[in-house]
Amino acid sequence: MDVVSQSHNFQRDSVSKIFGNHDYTWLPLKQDHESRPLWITEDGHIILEGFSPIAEKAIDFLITIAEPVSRPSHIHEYRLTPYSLYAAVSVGLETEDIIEVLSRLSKVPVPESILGLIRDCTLSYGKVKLVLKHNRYFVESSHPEMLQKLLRDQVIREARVVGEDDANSAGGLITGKAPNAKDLTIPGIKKDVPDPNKPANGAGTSTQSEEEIFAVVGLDKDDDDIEPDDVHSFEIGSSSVEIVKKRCNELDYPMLEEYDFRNDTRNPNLEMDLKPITVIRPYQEKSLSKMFGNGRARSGIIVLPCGAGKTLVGITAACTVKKNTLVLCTSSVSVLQWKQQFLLWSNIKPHQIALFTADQKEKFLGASGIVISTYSMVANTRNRSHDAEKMMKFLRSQEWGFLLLDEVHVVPANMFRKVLTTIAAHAKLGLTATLVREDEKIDDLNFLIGPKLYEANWMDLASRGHIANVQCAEVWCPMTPAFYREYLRENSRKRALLYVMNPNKFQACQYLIRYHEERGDKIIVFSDNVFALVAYARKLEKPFIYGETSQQERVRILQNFQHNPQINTIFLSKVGDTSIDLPEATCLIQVSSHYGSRRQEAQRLGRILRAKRRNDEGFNAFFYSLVSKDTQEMYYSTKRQQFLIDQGYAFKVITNLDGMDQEQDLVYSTPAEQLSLLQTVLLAQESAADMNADVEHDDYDLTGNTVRRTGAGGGSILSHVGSSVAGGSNGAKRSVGGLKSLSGGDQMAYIEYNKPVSMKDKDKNKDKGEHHALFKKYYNKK
DNA sequence: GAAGCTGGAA
DNA sequence: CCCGGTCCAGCTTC
Repeated sequence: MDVVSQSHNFQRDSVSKIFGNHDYTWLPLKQDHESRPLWITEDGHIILEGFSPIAEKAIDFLITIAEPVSRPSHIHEYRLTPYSLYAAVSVGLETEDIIEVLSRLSKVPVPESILGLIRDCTLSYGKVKLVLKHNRYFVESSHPEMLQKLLRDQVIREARVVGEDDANSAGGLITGKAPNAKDLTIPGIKKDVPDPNKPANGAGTSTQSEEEIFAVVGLDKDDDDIEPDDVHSFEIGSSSVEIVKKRCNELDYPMLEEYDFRNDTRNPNLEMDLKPITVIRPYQEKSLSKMFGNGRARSGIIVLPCGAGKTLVGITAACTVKKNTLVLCTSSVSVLQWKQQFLLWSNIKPHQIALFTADQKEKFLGASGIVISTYSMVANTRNRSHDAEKMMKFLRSQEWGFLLLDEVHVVPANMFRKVLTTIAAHAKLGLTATLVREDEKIDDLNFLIGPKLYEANWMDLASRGHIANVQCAEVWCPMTPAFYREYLRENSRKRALLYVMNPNKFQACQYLIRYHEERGDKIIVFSDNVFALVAYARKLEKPFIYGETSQQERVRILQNFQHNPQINTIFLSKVGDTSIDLPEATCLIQVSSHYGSRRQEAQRLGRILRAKRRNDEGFNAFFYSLVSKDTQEMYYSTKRQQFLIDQGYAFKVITNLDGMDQEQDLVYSTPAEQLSLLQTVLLAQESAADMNADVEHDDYDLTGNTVRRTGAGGGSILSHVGSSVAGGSNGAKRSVGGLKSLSGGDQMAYIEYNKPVSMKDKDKNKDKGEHHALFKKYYNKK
């Protein structure tokens, strides 16, 4: 691993803030603090030494009880919150376990305030459960006094349904036995394979003292030996479930939702299992064990990076529950993919899977099956077609064993959250790669669905080879003087276009494409701005896909990209963010992305996480963000990167692409061409048709994209530009410096850190790529 | 299969 | 502080 990349994370709001603003030197260190990997502050921040020999196990523990804030290479930051403790309890940890392990791991005594927080939260959280039995909802707890307390609340009391069988039972509550996990098997997990988190005796690097420290973190492991607790419950009306859940949250007694699917005889079983050859990975198993740890299906959310097999986790969960399952996706493309994946990994028969979209409104044959649909289909409040209405009746009448929510970060949206009240489901599992939104609604998922059951660390999966190693870079492209002058003058809308169309960025993009095509990479270029997308793609003679591109056209371009060795670069608008099943790529260049969406940035990076390792050292995928210097783009770019930085990715700032100034045939290299481009940009978007006005009047079309061009369109723009230039009214005669001359390169130390390796089958005629480091040094961003 | 609409994201 | 202005998706209707 590269030393440079480790030491220069931009820490921004993360670790640095803790150390920067506070003095914790007064905290009394324990005698043997060196062998203990973490600090705890009195406001709930936990700092972990990532290089500690027992860091890996400490991380397992920390992600269970705390919220990961930032996880760069050496120092990780976590935070204890009521929600995180709630989640910890929900996967089976108990108050004293948490305090015990925390105390052992900490270099300093756990502050009283933290002990108080842990006790407060864990005592009430997770002790009350919402259980759906025989189509009736029960509030259940092994602590009858808690139920009595809840019943003193008027809202909850009014929601209660009192049946005949309650009258005789003690305290008006129903009493039964809790199930345990004894005979539950999660498919895909080989029973005789030892749990990788608890190495066999003598094997591995673990020492006796480590085993001691983690002895109590066995989660549900020992539940088998314990007599099941008595549980008490009262019934609430199904129409009041939402109100009661909300009320319990406000009272600080949030209800866990669990599904005792093995004792559900009312709903027919769905015979399906993973195929024998399907084996799931350790982290997938770990996330599933959090869900099924006590023998029931807990509702909650599992967070795994793209390319890490979220779908298989969902399918395995469905195969464990073995009940009617409803899968909801964001697009019809993913609906088809989910069906494919079900058929690929499990032995379910095609006729047991029904699709419900605008195009297909099927029902499954037989008593049980799987329905796959979209959020907008189920959440739709407007007119429905006849078939859709019939299908919705069916969906509403069903008691669903399992509701699988793909891309669950969309669920808090006003319309989409309605699916949770429309569909009666015993267990809900949300899957996402990026549990962030730019609004404040993400916390709603805690009561809409349930706690976060598991979150994988991207860097960790990368180092184990499950996802690609990605090298991230932010390339600073200075604005040409002419562009910058217009930038300062124009309104914000035009500004965005100016910094995207900046000739220096254009050239950097062209250069990077050339460089990586020579390496044998498959490259995706993202541009949110459609005008720029079309302009770039045409100028650089690459195929492009955006909203208006038809489905067939998309498939054709993507297949060419995947299989045709001549097509190694495609341009995508934000269609590529969610709705396209992208083939594997190894290099990603972001040209325009001017809003500060952390999720989009992470989602895009996810597009290259499937890249295969091609050599033993170095990186196997590249992610570039091209940013015009001294523009608003810099601000957005910083914001966007925060999610990935918190995952431990290090963005290097490159102000000079080495070798670019010697590169021949770069576009827009003469002042005249740049001026012409500037004029085109300034005239753009005055009408919708201009989008198709070709910057260079270039008819080249690699993909057969049908270009809407109304005869005069492109030409008229160009002639206008021409006349304007001839008139010289703008006085834009300044010569434009290259990337290097404007880059402020004299402030930088140059470091060669990555020697590129050509993987191209045919010999390259130029060997420049072999001998020049691509990256130059970045400098401190303070 | 295009148009009209609504909704999501930021 | 909220709200854009834009792109994209879905569904329905014609």
